[in-house]
Amino acid sequence: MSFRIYNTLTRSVQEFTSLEPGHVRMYTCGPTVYNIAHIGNFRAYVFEDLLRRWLQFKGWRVTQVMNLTDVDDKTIHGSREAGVSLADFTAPFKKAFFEDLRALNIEPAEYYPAATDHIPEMIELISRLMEGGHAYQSEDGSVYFSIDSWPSYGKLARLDRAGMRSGVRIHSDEYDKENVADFALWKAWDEKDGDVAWDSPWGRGRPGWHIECSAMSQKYLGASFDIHTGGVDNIFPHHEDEIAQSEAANGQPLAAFWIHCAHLMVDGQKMSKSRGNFYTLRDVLAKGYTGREVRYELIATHYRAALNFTMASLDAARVSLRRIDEFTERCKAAAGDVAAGDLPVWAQQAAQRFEAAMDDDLNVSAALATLFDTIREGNSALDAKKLTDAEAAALLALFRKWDTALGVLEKPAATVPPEIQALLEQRQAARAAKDWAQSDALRAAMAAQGWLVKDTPKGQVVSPA
RNA sequence: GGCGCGGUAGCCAAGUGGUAAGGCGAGGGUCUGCAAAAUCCUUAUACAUCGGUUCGAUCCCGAUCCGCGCCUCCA
Repeated sequence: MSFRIYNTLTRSVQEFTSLEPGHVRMYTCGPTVYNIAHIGNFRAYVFEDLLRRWLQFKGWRVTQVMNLTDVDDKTIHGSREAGVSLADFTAPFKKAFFEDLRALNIEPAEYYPAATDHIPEMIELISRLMEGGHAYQSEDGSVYFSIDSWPSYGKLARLDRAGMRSGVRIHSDEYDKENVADFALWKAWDEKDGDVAWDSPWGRGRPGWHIECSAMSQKYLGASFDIHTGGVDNIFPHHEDEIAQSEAANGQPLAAFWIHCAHLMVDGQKMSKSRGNFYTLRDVLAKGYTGREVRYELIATHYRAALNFTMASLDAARVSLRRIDEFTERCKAAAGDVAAGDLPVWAQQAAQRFEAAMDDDLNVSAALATLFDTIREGNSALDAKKLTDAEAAALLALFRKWDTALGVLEKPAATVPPEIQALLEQRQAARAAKDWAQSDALRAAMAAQGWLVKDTPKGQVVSPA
C-alpha cells in the first residue's frame, strides 16, 4: 500500500514518493523562542511527529530539521525589555520547548539549527540573490527580495499578484520598496535592535524572517528536499517567500510536498498569543492532565481540520486511554512470557485497515476506530476464553507496532513511592484477614495522598488519581 | 474585497452515489465484601437550507445561510 498525502502546492492528495530512494528529507518550521509555546503551536509539532513516525512505519529513513527562530522583532524586544543578551533571553525558552516536546512524546528531529548560528549562510544566500538580480538594497540599507523578478511568486498561496499590488499599495508607507509586497532579506540596523547586529556586505543589520529557513534547509537537506511543513498560517507569507528566495537562488524546486496542518481553536477562535486565548502545555499539566492525554487529543482529529480544544475532550481522551490501557494489561496478563504467535484473523484484518487508514492522508480517526474495534473483539475473545496466550502476545506486538506511529498507546510506568507501597502491603494483609474496615481505611488514606486503588482478580492496582 | 476551509446524533469525530465508523455521554447485564474501575450489550429514525443532475445524493453541481482561517507577526 502506498502513502497518499495532501500537498498544498497542488491542492490535491498525492502519492508520496521520496526524491532519494528510502530516505525522506523533511523541514519543519519550528518555534520563535520569545516565550513559552502554547498547545496550538504544539498541534503542529505533534502533527509533524505523526507524519515523521508514519514515514518511518512505511520504511523510510527520515532526516528532519526543525529550526529555532532566535532572532526577530519579538526576541529582540523581549531581550531589551529584560535587559539581558539575546542569547540569555532565548535560552530558557529553548529549554522549555524541548521539555514540552518530551512531555508530548515527540521524537527528536535530527537537527535543531538556530538562526543565530547560521548568519553566514544567510548572507551567502542573499549575495547570490543580489547577483542574480532578485534582490536590491533600499535607501535605508535594508535588502529586499524583488517579487517582480520572480514570475511564479504566489504559486503556493495562489495569490492574484495584480490584485494584491493595487490593493495593498494604498495602505503602505514603505516607499523604499520597489513593490510593496517585496519582503526583507536583510534588515539594516535600527536603534531598537541594540547590540543585536551582524556585519554584512550591506552594512550592519540582521536577517529577515524568511531567509533563515531557506539557508538552513539548504545546509542540512540540500537545495531540493521532500517535505516542508508548518501551520496553515505559514502558507503566506512565510512559505511563499521561502520558495521565492530558494528557487530564485538555486533554480530548482525547494520542496516537493508542502504539508500544512489546521489551527487549534478555543471557543471557535484560533488559539493565538495575540488573542490571549491560549493554554501552554504547562497550564494544562497543572490542571492534572498528562502530556499523553494532550497528545491523544491533538492527534485524534485529522490534521487538516480545525480542532476545538476543550477540557471536556481531554477528559474523553483520558477515558479512552484508560480503555486502551486496560486492554493491553489484560493481554499482558494473558500473554505472560509466551512468544507471539499468529494474530487472529479479525486482528489481521484490523492491521490492514489501520495501515490503509493512515496511508490515506493520515486518517487517524479511522485508524483509531479500527483500534477500538480491535479492543472490543479482543475483550470479547478474552471473556469467552477464545484467545490463546500466543494470540494475546501477538496482539500486544500489534499494539506496539501501531504505537511506533501513534506514540500514545504505551502507558508510562508510574513509580509508586515507598510509603504508598507500605500501605498497600498493610491493606493486602487486612484483606487477607477480611478486615474490610481496615481495608477501606487504608484505601482512603492512599486516596488522600493522590493514589487510586482498585481491587482486581489479580490483586490491588494503584495509579495516580 | 481576494484566496481557502468547514457545517454529520447530547458532545467529539470518520466516511460513502444505494439510507452512515469510532470515542465520550446515557441505559441495562456481568464482575465485586463494598467501592472504584473494567467489560459486554443497547442507545438515538444524525448528514445546515433550497434547487439541479441521477433509477437513487449526506456524498456530484449551483445558490443561500452560518462559523472559521489567511491576506500584517503567527503552528
